[in-house]
Amino acid sequence: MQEFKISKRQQEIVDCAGKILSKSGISGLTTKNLALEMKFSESALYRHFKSKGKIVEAMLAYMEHDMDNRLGEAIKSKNTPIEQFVAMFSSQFDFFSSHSHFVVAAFSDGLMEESKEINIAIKKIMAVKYKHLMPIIKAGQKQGDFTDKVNTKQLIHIVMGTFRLMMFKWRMDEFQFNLKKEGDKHIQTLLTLMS
Amino acid sequence: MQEFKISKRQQEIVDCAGKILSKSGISGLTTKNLALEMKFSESALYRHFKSKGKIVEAMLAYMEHDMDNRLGEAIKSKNTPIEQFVAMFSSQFDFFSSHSHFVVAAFSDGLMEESKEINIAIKKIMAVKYKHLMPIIKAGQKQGDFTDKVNTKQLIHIVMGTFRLMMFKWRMDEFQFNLKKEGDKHIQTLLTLMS
DNA sequence: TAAAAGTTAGTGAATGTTCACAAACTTCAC
DNA sequence: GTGAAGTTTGTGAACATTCACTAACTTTTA
Repeated sequence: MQEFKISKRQQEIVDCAGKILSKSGISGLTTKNLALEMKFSESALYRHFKSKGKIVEAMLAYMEHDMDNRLGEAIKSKNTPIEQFVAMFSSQFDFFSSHSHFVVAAFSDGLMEESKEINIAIKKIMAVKYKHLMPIIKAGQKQGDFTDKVNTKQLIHIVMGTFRLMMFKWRMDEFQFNLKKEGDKHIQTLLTLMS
Repeated sequence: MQEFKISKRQQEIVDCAGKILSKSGISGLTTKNLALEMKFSESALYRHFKSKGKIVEAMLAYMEHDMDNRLGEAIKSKNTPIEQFVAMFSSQFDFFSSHSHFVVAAFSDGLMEESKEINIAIKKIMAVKYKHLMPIIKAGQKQGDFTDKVNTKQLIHIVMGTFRLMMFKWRMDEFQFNLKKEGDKHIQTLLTLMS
């Protein structure tokens, strides 16, 4: 587990970056806009971060850390694989509903092209999700809640693909529709198919 | 059906743009690089297209047109919904295997941010796929090949989400793994789940 | 009073685009 | 046929704008 000794001011900057990200996308996330949103000059940014990339990295690192803890907690409180499955995605929907900018950050390929470090950070986030999902699906298959006609990896692919497409549509809709409501429908559909 | 009175030279430029796209991503697709690849000056580009955006639009329009025809043909030759379903994705995998740059063009959000027109062009491509998939799934559900426990739209969402994630992974792998081989596995998995 | 946090005013590099101009080719009038 | 006129396709040099980032100086804060 990583440490997050990020200052209050740094956190404010990261928050502003997120705000811009969800409002204007990656192309809107410039040092100029970020400084504007912070109501100070561009150069002031560099008092707190060494580069623009580091700001994005901080955001993604926070997201990874938070998601890992959050999913861990959500799963821990439930007993059956189905309950855990539902709880996991419920937690995801809650999180993204109140942090819509992370959808842009984590599911955008434009950002992945920016630097090697950012690319790795995004892959790590995907890995966290995978890490938590894998044992649930496996357990579910073992005790017959989920079908074992198809192998675990492919089941996870379908689940994650469905989730990602939801996020994509939500973003295209400019975060208008109710993510939790629509999301829960898809989760139920997935459970129906997987049983 | 749209017309495509695109000149030979324009087609060459679009091809070069695609080449760059699959090699270096969106951030690599600059007028400078494009001219370099064409082995002429940047300004020469503007003899053939009014703007850089128009080049991308031409590429996407071609893709939409081609995909529409291709999917129509692929489906027409088959009788049962299952066969049509398989044929449709088989056609997609063949196409993308030999036109990997379209994966970057059609499934990248970075490009969607560039202009309203490009955004629309990408949405049109998604709509084409939807248009062809919908009647197949519906027919399949009617005659009991696919489950009707979940509604058609959600079934399509899952199928398209699975497909998109495949494309994403293929691109992240720099088009290394055998798309057709891996793709067919996922299609079989989907068929198993949907029956 | 010294460090932290801000400002002003710049940097060079890259972007897409436009400009005046030229070589090569085709069309057409005489 | 031959020369004038027009078209196509290219060139190199600029263009304004944006980008991330920096140096030097000032203000705020503890």
